[in-house]
Amino acid sequence: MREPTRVRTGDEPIAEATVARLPVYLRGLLELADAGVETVSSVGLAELAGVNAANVRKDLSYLHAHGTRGVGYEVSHLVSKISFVLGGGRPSPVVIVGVGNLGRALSRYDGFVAGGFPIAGLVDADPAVVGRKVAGTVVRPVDDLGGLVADTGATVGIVATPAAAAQEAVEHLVAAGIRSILNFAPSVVVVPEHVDVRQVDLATELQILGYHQHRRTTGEISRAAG
Amino acid sequence: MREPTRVRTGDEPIAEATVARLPVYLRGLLELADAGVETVSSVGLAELAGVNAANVRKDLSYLHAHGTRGVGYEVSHLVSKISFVLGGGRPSPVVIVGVGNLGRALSRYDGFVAGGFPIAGLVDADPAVVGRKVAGTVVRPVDDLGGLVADTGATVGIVATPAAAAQEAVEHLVAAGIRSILNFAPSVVVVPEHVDVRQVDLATELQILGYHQHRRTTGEISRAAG
DNA sequence: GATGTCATGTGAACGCCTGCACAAGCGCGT
DNA sequence: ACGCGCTTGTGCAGGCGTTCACATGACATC
Repeated sequence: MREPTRVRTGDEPIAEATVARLPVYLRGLLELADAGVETVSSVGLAELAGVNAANVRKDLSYLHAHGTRGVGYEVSHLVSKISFVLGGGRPSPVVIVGVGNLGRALSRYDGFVAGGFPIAGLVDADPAVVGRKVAGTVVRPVDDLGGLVADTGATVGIVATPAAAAQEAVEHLVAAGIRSILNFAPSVVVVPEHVDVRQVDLATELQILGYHQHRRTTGEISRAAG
Repeated sequence: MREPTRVRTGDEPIAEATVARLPVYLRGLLELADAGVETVSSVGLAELAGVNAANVRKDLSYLHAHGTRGVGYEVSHLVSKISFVLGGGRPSPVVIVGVGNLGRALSRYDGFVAGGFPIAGLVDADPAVVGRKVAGTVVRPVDDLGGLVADTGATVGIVATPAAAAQEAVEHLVAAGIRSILNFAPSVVVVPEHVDVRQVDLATELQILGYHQHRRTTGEISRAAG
């Protein structure tokens, strides 16, 4: 029951689980390309990405990234297909809100530019920080966000503030026109429908690890007792 | 119709999706407790966590954290139940491998201690960094990992090295007896069966955001054209 | 040109997760 | 003592994701 007039651009939505694997494939493929490898099988790519080979094939079929039976997939072809799906090939400038420990570390992270996410600017609410230079960029006040986004064409916002300030930071980003947000603050933020937020939460990850660890050790105890 | 010889310790495995939500519930519950709130309904907790209320109830039923019909759940009871499931109540000391930008930022992160994850030590492979003091802790060589883990009882390892060094770092951690690893390096690492690795990858997250952004904008274009 | 080998592409089954909808149960007010 | 309103606990159905297994098809060798 979709719309009858199906567009021929790669418009069909790709399963979320597949999207989450594409960057991993891309990383592996770029390594292969660097090493001069020209074709790769689904099994080879699966090993690089740490997933099942059938899964790789199904994922790639969603991209219409066809391979050659008996041979495999052409590395360069996969690279361009995946790169296109993950952002259209254009770089996506990033603004970082919050220049504390984490914000500074992120602003110095080399992988940004290499990955197509150049840093468009840094912003902080603390007047004591504004004006200081971090990683070659001058920190600007939060009020400049709108202008910053307009000038640089930034499309992604990173929230690296304390939890208490995260919601406000997000609202500033949204007001400035940002619709893709990566939130490092340990805080659930609410956003309008058209805005996409991904949560990266250190404490949560550690606690999930803690659950498994706890389960392993109590399992061992009850095994020894039983 | 349960199995006849079920142990009375909370030994039944909890669904992975549920485990991933528990830390979020816990955060909200601690806020409520701080505010002096004593009971909370599934609807209230659902709003705090940004999930569906029925989902909350089902999650809590897995923990045997029963509420009172017509009233809700007792906040302090939920806090202790969830805390126990996520690590047994004991703190889990953390060792950090790799004291670059990210490693330094992590070692200064306050949330560690507060969340029950005190920093047991810092380790780096670079002799130029070893011996320097970071966030009040002296950086030690990788060879000290075994002793460090034995002395401090560390149970969690954090890999904050460049991608190329991640696999080696993980192997050192495993050799030192660590079985829970959080990997910040953009690299797929292989580990023995009994070791648990969680991946936190900035570039991947940004690329996933990029996909949705790209989809939104091309969707708009095709809508305008069609 | 035939044949064997190899890897893709996909149908189908299974399990996990989510959310609805409703019965069961508790407490309070009268 | 009784009924009303509120909230929990859960059966069920739908959807998503993963994996197996196999048919399909390409390439190379003889």
